[in-house]
Amino acid sequence: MARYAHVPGPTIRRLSLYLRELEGLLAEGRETVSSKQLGQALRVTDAQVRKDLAYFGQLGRPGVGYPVDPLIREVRGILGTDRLWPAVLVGAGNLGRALAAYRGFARRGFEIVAVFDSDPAVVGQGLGTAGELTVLPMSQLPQVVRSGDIRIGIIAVPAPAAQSVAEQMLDAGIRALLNFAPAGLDVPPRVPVVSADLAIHLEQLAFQVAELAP
Amino acid sequence: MARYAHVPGPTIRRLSLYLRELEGLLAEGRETVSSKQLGQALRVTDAQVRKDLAYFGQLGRPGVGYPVDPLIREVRGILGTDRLWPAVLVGAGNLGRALAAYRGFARRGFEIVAVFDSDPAVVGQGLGTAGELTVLPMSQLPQVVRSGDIRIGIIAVPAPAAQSVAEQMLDAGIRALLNFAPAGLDVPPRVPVVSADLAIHLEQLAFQVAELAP
DNA sequence: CTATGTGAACAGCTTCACAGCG
DNA sequence: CGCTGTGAAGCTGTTCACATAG
Repeated sequence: MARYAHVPGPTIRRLSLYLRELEGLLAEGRETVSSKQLGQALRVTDAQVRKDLAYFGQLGRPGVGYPVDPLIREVRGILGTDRLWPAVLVGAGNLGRALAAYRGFARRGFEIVAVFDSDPAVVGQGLGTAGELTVLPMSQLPQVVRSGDIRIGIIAVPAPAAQSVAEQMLDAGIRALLNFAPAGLDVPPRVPVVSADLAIHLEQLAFQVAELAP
Repeated sequence: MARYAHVPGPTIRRLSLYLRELEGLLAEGRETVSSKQLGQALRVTDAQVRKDLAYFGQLGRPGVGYPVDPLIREVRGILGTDRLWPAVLVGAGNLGRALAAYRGFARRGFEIVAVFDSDPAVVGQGLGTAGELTVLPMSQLPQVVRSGDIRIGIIAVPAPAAQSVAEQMLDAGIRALLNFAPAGLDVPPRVPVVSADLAIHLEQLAFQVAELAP
């Protein structure tokens, strides 16, 4: 496909932030928003906002601004979150259990439909917001992925297990990985991987704090 | 301070990834590594690795490569993770509890020393890897931050509460924020904020999956 | 008068290519 | 000869400034 191959990566990343802000504005009942207002909320210039949105067509009206609700629909369509994405999660430790119970995913168009773990001691446990998920053994991964046509896999296992889990997921038919393990994954270049190493976020913060005047 | 004001932002972000990879190499007993090897692990060019590291001095040896252990020390010093950073966490929900128990933070130089929540029902609960933390009421935040000289605050509350929690943290003396809430924070420009919205990671993945051939 | 869309100028980051060290 | 460090070139992304629409 590559519908938006010419769009800068940073623009795509900001799109998620615009969407989050727009949803807040919608909840407040706002009907339009200007590039200046959106920019202030995200700490980017108004010109940046206009350039970003202009990649996808003439979305605003001069003198008026951008219509909030139609723009939300447009951005969701671009990001692909105008539909529900089922996902599988591997790792039922502390982080995995928190992710399985996190309501924020469903609100944004993602649903964890199954959780797996290699530890027999946790297989069979109830998980999720209200215990609606049961931890399954790894052996059932391929069957669940195939029968549910699931493309997204979430890795929430300790670092040493991450590479092996990634390979098992790809073998099972998963196409893209969200990796919470603090380890790089060696996967074929065409497999999208987003890394969400929690400690790396903190390191970046530590750097910025160290740069401040004492 | 601004010791490294001239260093590109992307370089600083990659520094964390180099460090993670180097720690893996150290565990394997490797003594040196070339820019080519490091680059392959992170999917960047060897020239990029050399440029990144050269911002901080002559860290490698021609014909040999970079010495793993000294380079780790150097990068930790740059990022500021050569010491232990105490941090406070607000929000003892699913995510907050998982973060409080996450061992990965301590391994990378961060320690959650106190957890706060505004809900009286959870105040007093035991938390952490082994129940060593007790959830405190918000009223104790300023005293704990001041007496512990704590600079980093972690926000793990629902979106509507995030802005208010951020303000309470800054009032209490916190200097930098790691924000897990799916909401932007309106804080003074000099306050470093790193956002770790879990759903945004998934949106970025959804976009990449939608770009793949079906 | 307000606010978009956009070519042109600018800034920042990455890659190239090679001198020079071990 | 392998591999770093680094100017120069090339490319990508951001900001400017203004014509144009409401």
